[in-house]
Amino acid sequence: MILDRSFYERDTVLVARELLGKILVRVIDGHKLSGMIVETEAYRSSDDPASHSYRGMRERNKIMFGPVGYSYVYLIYGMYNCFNIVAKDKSRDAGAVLIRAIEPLEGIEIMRKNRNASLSNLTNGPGKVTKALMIDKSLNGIDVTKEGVLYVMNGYEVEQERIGASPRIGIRVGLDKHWRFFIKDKAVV
DNA sequence: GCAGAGATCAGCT
DNA sequence: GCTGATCTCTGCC
Repeated sequence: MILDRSFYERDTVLVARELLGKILVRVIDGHKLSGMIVETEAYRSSDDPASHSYRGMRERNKIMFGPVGYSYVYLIYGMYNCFNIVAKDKSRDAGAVLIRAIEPLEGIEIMRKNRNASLSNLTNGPGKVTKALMIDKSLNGIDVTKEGVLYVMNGYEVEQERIGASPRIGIRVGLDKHWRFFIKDKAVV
């Protein structure tokens, strides 16, 4: 079952936590790659100084202000892409969930070819996930609620006690918000 | 096993 | 110009 749009039309932080255990699917030339989401971060809007959308709409981040359930892909540090899914409740103008890490399920051989790396660190970071799944800016604005080249399916139930939260990575503001979520025995803390 | 530098680009204070 | 939601390689202990 593909997650429908109503799943993303809720608070960004809640969606980030509930995306843990869901299945991210990427189809390349008829080959199916998939993985379970094990680490996410929530980036909200004007209440979140670490978010791209904090200072209002720009050309780069306009996807975050658009309808929920679409992919937001952007370039960071000049060489790495980060993959987000737009999610927010109706009271907010912008918000997205960053997919930081997945655990490979299908198409592992193709991921290894893309990454030229061992299994243990194939997809345990935002830049690694996008490289293994061949996600780049051409996939910006994809509807992930429809079966296509990129979508998210219902996956495994994750018990509350297996979910950890911490401050987000690589930022200097908004450290009081513990909006990074991970599955304790899967993701590296 | 860990620390540090380098790669490289879009959007700003 | 600088500064990141980063990763990899190198060199040293």
